[in-house]
Amino acid sequence: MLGTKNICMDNILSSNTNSGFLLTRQVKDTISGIQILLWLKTNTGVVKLEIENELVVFFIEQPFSDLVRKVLFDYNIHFVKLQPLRLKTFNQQPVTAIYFNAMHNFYRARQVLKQQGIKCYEDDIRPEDRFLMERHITADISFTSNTRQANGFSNLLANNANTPYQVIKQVKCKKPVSEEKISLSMLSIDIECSMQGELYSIGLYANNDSVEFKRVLMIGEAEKNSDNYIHWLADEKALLQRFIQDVSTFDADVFIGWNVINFDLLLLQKRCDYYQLKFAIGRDGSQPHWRKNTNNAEHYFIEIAGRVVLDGIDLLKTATYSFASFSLDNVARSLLGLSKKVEDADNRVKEITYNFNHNKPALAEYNLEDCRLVWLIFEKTQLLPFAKLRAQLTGLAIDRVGGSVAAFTNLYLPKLHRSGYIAPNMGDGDLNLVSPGGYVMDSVPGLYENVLVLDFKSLYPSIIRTFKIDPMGLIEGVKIQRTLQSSEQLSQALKSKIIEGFDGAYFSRTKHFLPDIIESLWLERDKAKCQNNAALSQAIKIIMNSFYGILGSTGCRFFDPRLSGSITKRSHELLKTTGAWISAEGYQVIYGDTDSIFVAVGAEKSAEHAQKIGKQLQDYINAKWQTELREVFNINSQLEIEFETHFTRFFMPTIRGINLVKGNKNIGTKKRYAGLVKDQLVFKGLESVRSDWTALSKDFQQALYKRIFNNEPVQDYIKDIVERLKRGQFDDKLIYQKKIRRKLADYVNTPPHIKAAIIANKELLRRDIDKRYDHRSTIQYIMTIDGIRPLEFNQSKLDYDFYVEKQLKPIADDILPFIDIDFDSLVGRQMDLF
DNA sequence: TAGGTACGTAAACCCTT
DNA sequence: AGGGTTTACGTAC
Repeated sequence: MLGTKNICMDNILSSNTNSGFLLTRQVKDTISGIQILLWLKTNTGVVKLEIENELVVFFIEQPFSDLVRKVLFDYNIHFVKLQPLRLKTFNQQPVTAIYFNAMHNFYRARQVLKQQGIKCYEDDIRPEDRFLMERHITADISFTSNTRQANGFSNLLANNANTPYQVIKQVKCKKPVSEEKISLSMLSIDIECSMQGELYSIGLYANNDSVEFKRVLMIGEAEKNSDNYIHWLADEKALLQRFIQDVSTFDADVFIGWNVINFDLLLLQKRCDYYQLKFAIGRDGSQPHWRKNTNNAEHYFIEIAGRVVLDGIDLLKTATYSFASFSLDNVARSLLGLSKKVEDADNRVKEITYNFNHNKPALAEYNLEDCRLVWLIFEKTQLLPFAKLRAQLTGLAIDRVGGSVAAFTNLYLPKLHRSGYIAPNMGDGDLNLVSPGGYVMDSVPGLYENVLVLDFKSLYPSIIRTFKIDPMGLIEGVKIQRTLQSSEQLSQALKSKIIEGFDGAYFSRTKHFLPDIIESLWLERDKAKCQNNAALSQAIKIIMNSFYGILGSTGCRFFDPRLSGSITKRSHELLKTTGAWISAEGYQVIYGDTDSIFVAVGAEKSAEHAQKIGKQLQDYINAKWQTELREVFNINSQLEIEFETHFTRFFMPTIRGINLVKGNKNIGTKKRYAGLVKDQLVFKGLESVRSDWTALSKDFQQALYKRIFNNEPVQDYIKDIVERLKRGQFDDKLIYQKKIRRKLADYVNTPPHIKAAIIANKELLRRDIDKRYDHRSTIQYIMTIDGIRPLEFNQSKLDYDFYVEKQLKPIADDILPFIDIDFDSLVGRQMDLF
């Protein structure tokens, strides 16, 4: 016994458990089978886990087993085994698993069986993802190596001299019990090049742990007295070689930049190819692997062994930031308030080339500043912690763009398997049913004082939790309902096991996962809120909300309109009923959208009184839903309405084109309103927040509303604005800006911005400038006395009457009738009579 | 390398005269 | 010329 114990002790001593943060994952076919490669960052360095002899699997319905065996034999596709399982499909069919030891066989089998009309299940799950998800591993990995070989850094590979990492082959992975805080280092990269894509310089910037790193690699002869962050290189080839060397030395975990994958790194790859250089930026000295986006041939994904690339633009979009333009200039200005001088793109390229030829230190400074701006944006918006948390919560690769469906799959699939089901396929849901979106109430237009807004917090997630909305819960619930229907006597015991949804949906009270997944996210979010961590709280909110969205998306294997419908249709009831309760309390409900209710509590109320009412209503409604849902469904309400906003002044316009008629009930707008909160103007939906209206109209709207909310006269202001406009004082504020969302050829109509684009393209062609306005670009245009013109090429005079009519009058006409002023008579405009 | 629906507005388009 | 309908964009939630 003692001896055995000693051996055990020895094993424990020689085994080595550590934990790390997953950087990259990869799968490879090798002679000996499928290999999964996981690159981790640990607190003691970088580790590469090599997991050998993995199998890849998909499932078929058991009755097809013999046929499948025959087909695979006929096509000479090798598989390891066919294994009947106790798992079932959502249609209660038992399944058989087919295992392969090579990816290419898996792919071929999948394709051949599909051709034969044999349905395969979960055949889109990659083995590395399945390996992680079935272990409930997301981003943090605890790994145990049982071989002495792995101890210490005895097996350092020094392919690039400065990038040591540890390779572990015999390794067990699991989800860590407690997460270790592992910090990742970043390096900001930006290149400058000619219009033809020849490199001038490469900027590198980092400030990890308050250690600032500044470097610009510049082609050219060393200049005297230039800053010592500039490193001079003889030519482009030397520049690339030096870049590869510096990247390897710096050994960052994460590269960041602005469109860094599809511009900077792609160009660097091309230049390396041109010089037949190995673009060895992987941690093992390997080249990146480029994958084409199947939907967009110009868009690439990059895989670098052991390193992650995070693009600022993608990441901000994922974090639901929105900007009129995602140019680095504009985003830096909006987020950081740094007013970098703005130039249009053409001048910028010209200036870069000019500086490269005449003023290299200036180019270097510019280059470095862009790197630094990206860094500052990442810091300001906490993009790295955001990306890390998203990976930790969802199991998505840290650099994954989008992926809501995949996030859900990662969390849901392993739980589903353990409950005896395999997942349905995409397209299994009922396409004939449609589920609605949120409910938007008709609004009561008018100028108000004291409007309170009560909001249901995370309404859809809270409905999921309360009413136990869940894909498997639906299957189990409907199963019980069928039993109930077929049984003669009413079984109260069975009936109490389900909660009724909509469109014939019933949900099991006990067998479900999504409500619990949401709950744990909810708790994480509360924790983030407590720590005042807005970025993380936001990240969790996005994930929670996306879990409703995907249930209503045909791109999701769990799509079922009964799921999404049972959420949204319930939300309609909740909002309407809540509105009725508030009305019954004697307050006027003037509007509501999806999860909010706007209540006018009376102009005579003091601010304190109004807020007291808000709080009272909040508590009243929360308590009433508790009682109501307990009585009707015997469930615990997780709904939470919150008195969130007190508008001291509020304006709800009528819809346009319908004149305000006194004494008549006018139709109010939806999704367009404005108000005053703590003396701050708030605009929703109105021109002030629309990127396709001119600066003039926005300034005008804000100034006008402010005056009206403060009971100040507006006549002189309006007349003054119109006159100054006509005198040419606002010429720089008359620019329209709009995105060209389609390919030019795809337009059925020719809207103004497309007219401008066509004129501009013609002019660009004439001048032999290599640029084109087409889909996804933005065009700026103006209205002149000769019609629409692109801002870029205009010689005509501005049409001031047009701007009065189309940019000032509509805004004035929204609100002036409510204070008995008529815009046309005020500014002395005569309607053209003919 | 697949989250959703609801809505308002302007201008173009189409049809009738 | 006038009115109804469609297209296109951007936004709220």
